[in-house]
Amino acid sequence: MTAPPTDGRRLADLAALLADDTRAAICLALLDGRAWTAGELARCAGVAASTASEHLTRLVHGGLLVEERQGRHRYLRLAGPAVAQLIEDLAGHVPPVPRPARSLRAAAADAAVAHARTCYDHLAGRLGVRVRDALLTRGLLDNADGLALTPAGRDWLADIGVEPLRGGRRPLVRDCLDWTERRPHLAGALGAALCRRFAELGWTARGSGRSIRVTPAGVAALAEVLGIGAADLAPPRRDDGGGGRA
Amino acid sequence: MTAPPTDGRRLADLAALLADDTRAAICLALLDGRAWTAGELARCAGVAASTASEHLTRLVHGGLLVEERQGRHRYLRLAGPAVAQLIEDLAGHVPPVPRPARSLRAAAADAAVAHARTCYDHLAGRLGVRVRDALLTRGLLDNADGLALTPAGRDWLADIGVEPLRGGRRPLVRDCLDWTERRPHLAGALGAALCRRFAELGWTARGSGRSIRVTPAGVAALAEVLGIGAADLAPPRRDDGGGGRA
DNA sequence: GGCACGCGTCGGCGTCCGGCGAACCGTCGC
DNA sequence: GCGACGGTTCGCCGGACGCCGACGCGTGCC
Repeated sequence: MTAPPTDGRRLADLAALLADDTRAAICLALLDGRAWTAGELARCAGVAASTASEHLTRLVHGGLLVEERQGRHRYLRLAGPAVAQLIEDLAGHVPPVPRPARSLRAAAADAAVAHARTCYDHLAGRLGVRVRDALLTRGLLDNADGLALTPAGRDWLADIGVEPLRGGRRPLVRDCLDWTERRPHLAGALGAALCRRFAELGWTARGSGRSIRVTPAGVAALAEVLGIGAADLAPPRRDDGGGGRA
Repeated sequence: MTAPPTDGRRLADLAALLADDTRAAICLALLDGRAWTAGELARCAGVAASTASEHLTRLVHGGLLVEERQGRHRYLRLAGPAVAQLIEDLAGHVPPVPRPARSLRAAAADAAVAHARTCYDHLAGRLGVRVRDALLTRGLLDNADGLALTPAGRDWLADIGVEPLRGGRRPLVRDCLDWTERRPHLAGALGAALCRRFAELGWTARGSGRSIRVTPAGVAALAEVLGIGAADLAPPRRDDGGGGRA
């Protein structure tokens, strides 16, 4: 029956977009906020290019992804922060199950990713969690009545050069359950602004895959302005050269 | 391949629970926060009892629903506020499409539901949106740096007899996109507390289906303490007697 | 111009999954 | 005890869907 599209049908259609292993893997990969080519996503998901192509058109038509064509490449990224938030939320609700051991290479890549990464447009991993903790303990954020920026926090932001934020529909501060730390890190407009500013200041730099590095300058700076110990920021043994697939 | 359950696989499994028309309809029905019997849900979703039974066990095993058996009945409800929030979020992300006209009976029921209802444990519909608006314009909530309760708001809550709230993991105040009004209403721990308190005070009463009524006392009280006009609270023409199915 | 490459389309295949009715089980009411 | 009733299990069917390989098209490089 194609009669009137009922509410359940619409919800099911949306969920169905994420209810496939391949599409889910694609969306998780795109959570780093960057644009990937169709071929990269196909290899990342471990399927043939033709298969991925069909999935990608479905995701674009469903409004989760947007595409940008350049020459013979088709770049894809999440349609916006709202979509990223949706996927993060969904991923945060998966039942907590111990993560099984992996191969050596994969473990090394995992370590880099667990250490610090971006989650769409904000900081995640151990770094993201530590930053949120530091903001709370220093009274720059307050969690009594829901997460909120304090006046001291506003001053602190001005100190490090973050432009005053005034949100549209996007909440300014928002917890995002971190899937490696199993604790919240900082999302929302503020999370995005901090992530951007840290990179501008040279405190963080892109690593391989979706991991990022804290630069030496960043270690010093984060210790100074947030009191985050260098031990918490030391990168994993090595930076994992390779292509960060799977 | 049943190798190590990858991240994408886990996310896909969760999404698959909601990626079916019937299961989605069931979850939406349960968004009213009450416990339904298996038979009721089957009729509501328009499938055979046997079909619904299988869906329900899947949803329970997946952690979205919890069951409570009483005699020959099997009562089901959402597993908790986190699940309700997840479904609300998902429902809020469905692309905005004009709702088609429906039958007369259905339209009447829709009107009652659009007027005022509960969304899991908080107020929704026109009433829920008006309450949120009123709290904002009276300075009891502040939306400058994300939604937050103001000191004045805390006093106001004490006035109407809401116990001071202090959240665990649940955010105190949170926007929840209303799918009839297409505007946010108030969710989170505060939304739930207000919904409960309004009912305790006799300002609201259960209507049919998931709709609720604003009592005459409620109309007067809401005008007094929140300045919400009676016109905004007048119930639709009649209260729709029937069983509120489909 | 020729070739490699990235991507899209198409047809076919296998699998999964949702639907139902029938039969069965336990509970409740008389 | 008996029948009515709610719920569950089982077997079966049909459709949907994910996957691939092959082919065709356009782009970019040499």
